[in-house]
Amino acid sequence: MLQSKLFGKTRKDISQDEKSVNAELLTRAGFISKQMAGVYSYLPLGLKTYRKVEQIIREEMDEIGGQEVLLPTLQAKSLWDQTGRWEELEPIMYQFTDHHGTKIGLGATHEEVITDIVKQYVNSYKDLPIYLYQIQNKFRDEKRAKSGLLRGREFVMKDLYSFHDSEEDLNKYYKITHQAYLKVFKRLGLEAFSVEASGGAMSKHNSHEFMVKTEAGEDITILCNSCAWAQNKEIANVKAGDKCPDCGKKVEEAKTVEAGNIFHLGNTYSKGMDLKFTDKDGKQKEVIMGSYGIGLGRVMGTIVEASHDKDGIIWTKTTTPYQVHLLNLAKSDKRKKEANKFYMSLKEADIDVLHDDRDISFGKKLKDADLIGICLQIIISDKQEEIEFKIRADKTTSLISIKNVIDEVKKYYS
RNA sequence: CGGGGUGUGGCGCAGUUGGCUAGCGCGCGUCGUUUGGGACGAUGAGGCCGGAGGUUCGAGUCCUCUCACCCCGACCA
Repeated sequence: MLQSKLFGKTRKDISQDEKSVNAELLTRAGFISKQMAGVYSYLPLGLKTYRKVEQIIREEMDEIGGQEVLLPTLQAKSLWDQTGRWEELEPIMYQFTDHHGTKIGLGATHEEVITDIVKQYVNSYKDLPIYLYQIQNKFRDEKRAKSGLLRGREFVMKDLYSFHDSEEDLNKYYKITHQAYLKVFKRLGLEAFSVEASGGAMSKHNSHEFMVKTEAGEDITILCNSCAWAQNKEIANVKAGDKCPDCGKKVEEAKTVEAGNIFHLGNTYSKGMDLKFTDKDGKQKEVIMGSYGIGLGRVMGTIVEASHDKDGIIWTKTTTPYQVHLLNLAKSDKRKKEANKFYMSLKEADIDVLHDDRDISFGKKLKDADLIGICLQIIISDKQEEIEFKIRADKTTSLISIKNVIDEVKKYYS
């Protein structure tokens, strides 16, 4: 991609109203644009990163047997009345009446819709288990949208729902998703850990949240640094300085962002919506459910919160919008031609590269590159025959010959 | 939803006790000189001051209402 053609510009300034680090950097770097409080557009650069996050999550969901679906956003009140949640979610759900006089809500979550569908296809224990997921917008009329991408009113979420013939089977799958979630966050380059949590309004059963430590976090986690024990402060019986229930060492408090969660739903929804199956013994039983969510925008925002410096964003290897940011400083026609040829050869080698071919000062190119945060910066100039191979994270630079670049890039990302 | 704050060219801001033609920086156009950490000079375009109403000879400045955004808190599948 030629940067001269890239839609969106970097900015030096942003309103002092914007206090959130992720919103400031992502806006200044041209990844997102705010439409209204808690509602953002993704610009070309932002969508590149978003797609990478999405693909990692999709692959891991497929890996544990998930099948992707796409559920509607418009949902009738009558559906929600089956579980009584139309009233329960009224404070947070966008609800309105259409021209036919039908009461409609924008999907704040999709348990009712998915359960209604599954009901149409499940009769026997032979039809179970079922794992369905989608990656789709959710709408929540948050009392206070804040922290940029961390708490929006319209946001994309991956939600997986599992349907089982027994608690035991759910427990088994719950553990599998738990592992899959850890893998997702690891692949994204986030240091996430799971904590025990209350199910909140979603579920009265146990659940886990996947937390990332950052000052921008809204949650407080009590955790043990000696072992893996951690609980959300909301449900913790111990406080900072107390002994860890598992290993006896002192526990501490940390601010965290909840990047994902998994819930035991049990029979809450199957009971309300009469989702039953015939078991081996010929008896009708309620389907046992679980649900598992990850907020994609929140993940992007969290990466920025967890990985940036005074100059800008530092993307992780798997979420960098482009693999290489080629900074073309050549002035002589000969060198310019070489730079273009070099750009083409990178593309031919299947390396995703953003080529800063703009006719602007070098200082601005470097500032922009640091702000945008692509993992590798490759600088080509008249100064020397070699190119500079620069790692954004620590700004270490090495001179290497052009013919070795492709190998070095592939090595870096392998 | 309670408390606090802010709305002025594309972006960031200034504008005193109301006063004349609404300023500055960035960005943008043109010309020239530049080119290794957001270059410089010249020149030019662009705003009716969030919106509505009111007070006044006169309102960006005062009053009322309203919309929006940000921060703290409460809330948070």
